Amino acid sequence: MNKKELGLLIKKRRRLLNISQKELADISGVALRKLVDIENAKANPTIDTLLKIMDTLGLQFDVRAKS
Amino acid sequence: MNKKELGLLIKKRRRLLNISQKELADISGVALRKLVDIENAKANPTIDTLLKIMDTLGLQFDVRAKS
DNA sequence: TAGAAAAGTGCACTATAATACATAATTCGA
DNA sequence: TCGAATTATGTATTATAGTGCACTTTTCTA
Repeated sequence: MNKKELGLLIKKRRRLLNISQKELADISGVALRKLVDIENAKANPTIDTLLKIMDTLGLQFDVRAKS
Repeated sequence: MNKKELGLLIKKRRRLLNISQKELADISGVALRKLVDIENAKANPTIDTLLKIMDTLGLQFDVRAKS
């Protein structure tokens, strides 16, 4: 999972839930400007920012040994 | 998976591989000061910084729907 | 197909992540 | 137990993440 995949996954999930970038930004507490950049893999977000977005989308991440 | 769990997991994995914080910092390209704070959940690292550390430790993360 | 909603960009400003270095505290083997 | 390696902390500086606002571009749908 890299930044590009992560951005696409967030976008896909958001669309699945049928909410706009503006709505997700407002609900999660992340600036719209930043959310757009994250979805398009043009940002290097902190884990806090990512967790805000992922929590709102009902997503979680976990870590494991590379296969 | 939150920041605290992530820090502990990184520390555990590092010790499993039998390398010091200094070694991991040098190899991964992340400052020792930052690595220490991440392991102790006292930092809010960017995804790039996390990926450097995790790559070096042979770890990857993935995202999925919360259960 | 015109207009509105949504998505994306540029820019300036503020907050803070990342770094380096010095030093203190802790751990642990000989 | 003591000395060295390891881990942790304080602080100043630099780089950049996060934000807000104005604006443009793209995407729908009535």
